[in-house]
Amino acid sequence: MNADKIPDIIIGRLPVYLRALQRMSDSGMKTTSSQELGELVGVSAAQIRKDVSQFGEFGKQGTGYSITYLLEKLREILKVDRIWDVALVGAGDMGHALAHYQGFSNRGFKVVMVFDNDKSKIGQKVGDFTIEDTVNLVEKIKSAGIKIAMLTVPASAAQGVADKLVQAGVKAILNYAPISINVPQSVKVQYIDPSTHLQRMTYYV
Amino acid sequence: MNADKIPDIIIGRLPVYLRALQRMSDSGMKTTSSQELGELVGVSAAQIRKDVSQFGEFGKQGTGYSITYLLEKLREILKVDRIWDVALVGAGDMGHALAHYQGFSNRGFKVVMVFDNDKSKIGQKVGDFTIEDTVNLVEKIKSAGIKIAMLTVPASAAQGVADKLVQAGVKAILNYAPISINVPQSVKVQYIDPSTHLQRMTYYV
DNA sequence: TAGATTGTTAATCGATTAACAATC
DNA sequence: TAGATTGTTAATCGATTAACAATC
Repeated sequence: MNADKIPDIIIGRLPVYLRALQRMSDSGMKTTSSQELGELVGVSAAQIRKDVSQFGEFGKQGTGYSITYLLEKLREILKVDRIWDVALVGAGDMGHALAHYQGFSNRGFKVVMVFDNDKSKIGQKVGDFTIEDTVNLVEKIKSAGIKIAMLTVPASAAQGVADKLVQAGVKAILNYAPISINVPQSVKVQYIDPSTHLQRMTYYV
Repeated sequence: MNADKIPDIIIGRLPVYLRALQRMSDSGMKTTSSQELGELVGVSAAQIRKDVSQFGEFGKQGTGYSITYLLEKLREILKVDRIWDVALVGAGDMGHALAHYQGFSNRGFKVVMVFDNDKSKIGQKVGDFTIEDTVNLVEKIKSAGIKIAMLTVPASAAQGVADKLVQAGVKAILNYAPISINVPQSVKVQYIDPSTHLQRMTYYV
């Protein structure tokens, strides 16, 4: 156990472990080892043990880890032992796909608001949501206490919207716009840009 | 200049530099410095210089980097000084969004085929593409010489499709399915899973 | 008990930063 | 020329791996 600051790189791997454990659990497995989990997610057994042991002693010598118990602990650590409301800004193709996405609910998230600044889209339905005007974004997000947002607007609009999200009290932004955004240190950003991801592989092809 | 093996972590940052330089160029800028580029993308000036200098001496003391020249060099290094044909497997919401995505063409990629195994989807149109049967995937991809694929199928189908892609000669897979896949070392995989990305941030909120 | 596997330490390996001579 | 900024070296910092005592 270690109360010091946990490196980002370790936090980054935990969701991958969590996802694999969820699948193991769904398939009826009860226990696993660092060896087995490591092979499944592509990291060394030593690293699995080191990462997990930052937060406590969750395994048993000789038998490994109880999948249910480790799942519970990882969910607590990552704070996804609850459902986070998420705001979606940008109702284009990607926004629609995310609004319809079925993979959030059992992973700790729920889209609850969709915004766009296009007058022709405002008032339209996306799945269960009515598209709201970005003009009201700060007020709506603030009063709903939403801390997480996904950004699917064009690159040219991204920084402006990000500034509003910060102003509204959002602390985590999943940015699909193909541009780096500047936010205060207290706000986390993750980037998803398919072209960038593809360009990380072409070098090796 | 250094002919040794370049670390993955450096290759991973180059597309981000490339993207920022493209924007600088679009806005009419002619030169930049490691300082300026670093602030824009959120890394130290020293790191920008170190990363870029792995591949040659692209800057000039006193004046910095010519944006056009550095763009050209980075595109060469990453092999995106050309257009790569990309196959898309899985014609759900995410597949549709990617098939319509406008952000590939000026970044080195072009979707040219869409596959699904759902009989009710096969033959339907997605943008300019007719959805083809996954049964023909190996043959079609192999004969077209396609080396890059995007995977937007359910987690349960992902490993099976990945195996077929490998068999077809694909060397780079952008995996949107929420599961780790196993492929030979010679095949690169990048993961995009919105829930995983969100879970990397909740710890800090 | 014997076998298996953890948690942890120490050693190794790799990445980042600071600093500065070179030079545009 | 004087000022600015690169490319690179050495120092620092951090992450990964190997190994093994502890113990289920």
